[in-house]
Amino acid sequence: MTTTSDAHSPRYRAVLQLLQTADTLWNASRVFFAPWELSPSQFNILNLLHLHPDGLSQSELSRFLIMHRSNLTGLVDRLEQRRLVERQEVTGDRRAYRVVLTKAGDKLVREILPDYYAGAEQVLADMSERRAGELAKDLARIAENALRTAAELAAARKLTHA
Amino acid sequence: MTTTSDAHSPRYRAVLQLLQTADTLWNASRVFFAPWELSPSQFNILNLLHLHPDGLSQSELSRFLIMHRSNLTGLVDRLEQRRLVERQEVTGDRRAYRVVLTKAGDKLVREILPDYYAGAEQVLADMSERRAGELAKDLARIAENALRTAAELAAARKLTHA
DNA sequence: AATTATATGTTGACACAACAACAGTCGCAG
DNA sequence: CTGCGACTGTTGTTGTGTCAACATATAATT
Repeated sequence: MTTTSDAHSPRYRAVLQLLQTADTLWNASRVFFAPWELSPSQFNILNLLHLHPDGLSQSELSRFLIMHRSNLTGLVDRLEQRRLVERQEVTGDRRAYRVVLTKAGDKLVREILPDYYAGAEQVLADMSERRAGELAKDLARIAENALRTAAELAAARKLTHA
Repeated sequence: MTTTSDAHSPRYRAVLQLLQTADTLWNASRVFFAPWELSPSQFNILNLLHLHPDGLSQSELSRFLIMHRSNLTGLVDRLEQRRLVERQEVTGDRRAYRVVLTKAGDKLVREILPDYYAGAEQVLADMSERRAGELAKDLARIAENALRTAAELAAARKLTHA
């Protein structure tokens, strides 16, 4: 994270800057959501459910949000306590729930979303749409590389350790 | 976070992708550090102390790492228990400590660093140094914008709320 | 049909992060 | 030198995240 100003290769610097920028962005979003007493993670869930009116299972949510299943339990618990979200039973599968937005939850999301998009745009305002597209593509490739590298690492370790 | 594939403006997509990529990168680094039983945060502290052989106060650490003072207590505690780090008293100021790497800590960092740099390079391997530099600059500008936007937001709210 | 394998959500243990409130220390204006 | 303000590290609370282990339920094999 180290406020990036060391004598290092451009690529290393870029990785640090990437982590640092994302952190700043995340904290800015925390400030943004504060008036509604939502954490960024909570909003992400609401936003995701808004795009899936039929609801999602907690496992699906965990895959979308790239976090462990177990984490969803508490997250959904808290949203359910505030009546922003509901757990509906799934006919035909007694293991899973369907997590769905309540009326209040839907209203809240629709109230926040315009400002949210506007905020996101504003942060990239001084960048052309074209360049933003390229940036997104570069970032996606970096994520792929990171995933692959981590997987290779884990595999190599399993071998030498077995 | 939403695995980015929605119909949205390039700028919005780029912001989501940025957060998602950083998350993936962070998790990859967690895998990377696992053999040494270090969390990314713990490594960041060791790495920072490696660059400052005279040590840093916990407040300085919190500023470098952009996190709250209070979190450093536990983080340094755990590193100290493992004898990777030491709290030295500061002559002339009985409030502050100087957090310093122990011999073992220094050895550990020097053992990890080469692989760490290599890993960072590898993730950006398919990108020219030039492009990596541009990427870093773009990201830095985005971070600035995010900081400014959040500050403006907070200020505006203080006004309307007072 | 019985066994085995997979999938789902929960729990408990731990680490990490934000924040407020606190105690002790330092510096300085008066 | 007193008293006020600022700074340092700690504590406690809450929320978020990881992981392993579990119970239940569904799917696949044989």
